[in-house]
Amino acid sequence: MLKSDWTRDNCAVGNTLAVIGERWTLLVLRESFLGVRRFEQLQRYTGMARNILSDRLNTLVAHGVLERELYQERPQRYEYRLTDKGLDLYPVLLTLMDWGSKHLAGEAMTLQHKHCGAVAMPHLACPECGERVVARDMRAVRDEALPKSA
Amino acid sequence: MLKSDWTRDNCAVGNTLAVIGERWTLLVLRESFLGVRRFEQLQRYTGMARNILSDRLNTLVAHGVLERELYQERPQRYEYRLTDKGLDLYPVLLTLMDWGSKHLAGEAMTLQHKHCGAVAMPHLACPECGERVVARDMRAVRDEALPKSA
DNA sequence: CTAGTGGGTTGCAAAATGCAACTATGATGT
DNA sequence: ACATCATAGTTGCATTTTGCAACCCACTAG
Repeated sequence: MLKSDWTRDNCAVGNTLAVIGERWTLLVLRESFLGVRRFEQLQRYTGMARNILSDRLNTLVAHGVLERELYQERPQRYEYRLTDKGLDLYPVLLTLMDWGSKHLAGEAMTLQHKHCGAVAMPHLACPECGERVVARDMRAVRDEALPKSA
Repeated sequence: MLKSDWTRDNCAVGNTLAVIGERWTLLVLRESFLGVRRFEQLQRYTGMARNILSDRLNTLVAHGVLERELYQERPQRYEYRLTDKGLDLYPVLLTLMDWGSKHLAGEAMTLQHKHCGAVAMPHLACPECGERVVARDMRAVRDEALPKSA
């Protein structure tokens, strides 16, 4: 079997990138995860052009990743905050950060697991055995090749 | 403390995106992880323009994510394969795929953990307690705020 | 001698981005 | 009353990136 047989046109990676893969978008989301919610701050911290920021925010809101929320009447002002769908992008940002801090000497934040108190960077793990997983540990399988009950 | 105090200019996320955040680059890497190594195939499966593919491959090779390897003399032909550094991007691709299959109805591949045989999608886990981790489970801490021995 | 394959490069048109200025609504200071 | 500041954008135009088709080069096959 050629692994390249996976369908490209309905690929989950491609579809995701269509939503968050444009230039600047992931930097906007980085700021969102850091708690930044307002236009001016987003613009300042990312250094991006205001019109582009405006465009990206509209796209993210349209896709339900961020939501606009009124935080002040008179004059009406909105802020942008992550939806649950947006919060689910945390693993993407975290793995990007982890790679950068390992291979590019950029700085990763220090993170603490609220539940157990451990100060550590989460990693990918197999949900069954709990073992840490890297690329070579996983195999792509075709659904038809699986036993029916599995 | 404002979480937005984290430094932006040496941010691991930003640095990573500078390497793999350009348009098309992550689709090239998707193909690489699927085992595609040659220019023509990469071009066909991604649907991108040949000059852009050429540019992206050069960038990825320059950053040590892919390496060019001679697979045929006369005429000399090279293929592009993931380095260890590139293989470490697996979590990024996997989390992108996972989000897409959950929120966008795109199709995720079926994966099997070679070691335990489980057919399952890996997820983020705390390295200490092994518990599954989502965004709200983690807290950003400043290094100075940590006890010295921890 | 002609066509085909793999891996590109080149030139030009189209699209995306960067930048500065401008708008809109109100608050605040004098 | 008037000028200034703050937030959140929009607009127009210059600069960069992309997309596309055609071309190049080294060889192989017929």
